Amino acid sequence: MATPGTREELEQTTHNILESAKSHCESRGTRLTEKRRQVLAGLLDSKRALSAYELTDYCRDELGYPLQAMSVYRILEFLEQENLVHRLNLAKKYVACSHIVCSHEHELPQFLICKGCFKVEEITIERKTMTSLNNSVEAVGFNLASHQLEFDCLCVACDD
Amino acid sequence: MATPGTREELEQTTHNILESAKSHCESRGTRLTEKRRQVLAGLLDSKRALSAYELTDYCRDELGYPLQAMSVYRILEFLEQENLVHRLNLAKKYVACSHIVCSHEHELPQFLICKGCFKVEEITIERKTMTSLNNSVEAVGFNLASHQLEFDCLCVACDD
DNA sequence: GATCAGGTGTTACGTTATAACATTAGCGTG
DNA sequence: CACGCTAATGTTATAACGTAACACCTGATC
Repeated sequence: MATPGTREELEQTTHNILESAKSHCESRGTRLTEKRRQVLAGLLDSKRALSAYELTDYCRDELGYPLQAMSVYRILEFLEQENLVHRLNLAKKYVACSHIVCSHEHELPQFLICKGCFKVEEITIERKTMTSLNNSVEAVGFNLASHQLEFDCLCVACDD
Repeated sequence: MATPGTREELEQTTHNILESAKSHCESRGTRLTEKRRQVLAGLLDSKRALSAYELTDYCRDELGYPLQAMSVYRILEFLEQENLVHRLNLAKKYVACSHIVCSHEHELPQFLICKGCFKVEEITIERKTMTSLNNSVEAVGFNLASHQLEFDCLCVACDD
């Protein structure tokens, strides 16, 4: 057996996250079927955002059976409803929630999406920054449709 | 002749904006051809964001001649280079810059896009808000790829 | 009027996403 | 177990957004 890492690292293995996801669904009366589990595993393993079609490729190449785009979209929709996956509108890709193992007791996340490699960071911006932004938006008669903002970024590795 | 409005309203007529756009191009050694002018006019008249394909419909229905999607995309690309049009990635639509008549001497705009009717407001958020956001982003090793942020919103009319 | 660049036309294709309907799997009830 | 219901998945077609590649035309310059 490989040398175990810190307690935190252990808890973040794909297997453990999938177990958390499974009990999360059971507690809500929904089912994390095998295919749903595999799509989620694909996102967890890739460690970056993937498009629905990239996930069909993943199933074909890594799991050895085909899962058509239509099915992937439906599964992603389910996983999003369960808060296990986030849809990134700017990148048109999907990413596993980084808080599956810890019961989703969090502030609303903001997403930093690297345009180069589609690595995604979830950050929480300061409350007063969010308030200030909200004020600017409401001042012109608009309301933010979502507080899960997305920002096009470049990570250090991709930023020449 | 219709009753003139305030000086500000007069200056914002589509015709005047198009004249400003034309001299803007001339001063840069580029040409605001008739088709480019008409695409820009379509965006100005609609007063909301339009997709490239909606602009081909506009040309067919309002101007009485076809302009294929490929041409529209090329024209939009040109207009964006000239800072006459902004491409909104979140909405996958395009909107006329609201500062054509005033020489583009501005802070970087942020875009509020109504998901219901695609009305767009350009706002400038406080400098310190932007700074704070930047700090949060850089703290995790990312950099904002653009400071022209886009926010999915609902305007008062569309927000039940 | 020859040449050259910029602008536009045309066709084809790639990517993202959803609609509509058929089929299968799981599960409770009589 | 058979039945019937609902959730899940399969299948096909198509819509919407976007770009590549190449042909042609037009207007300016020499």
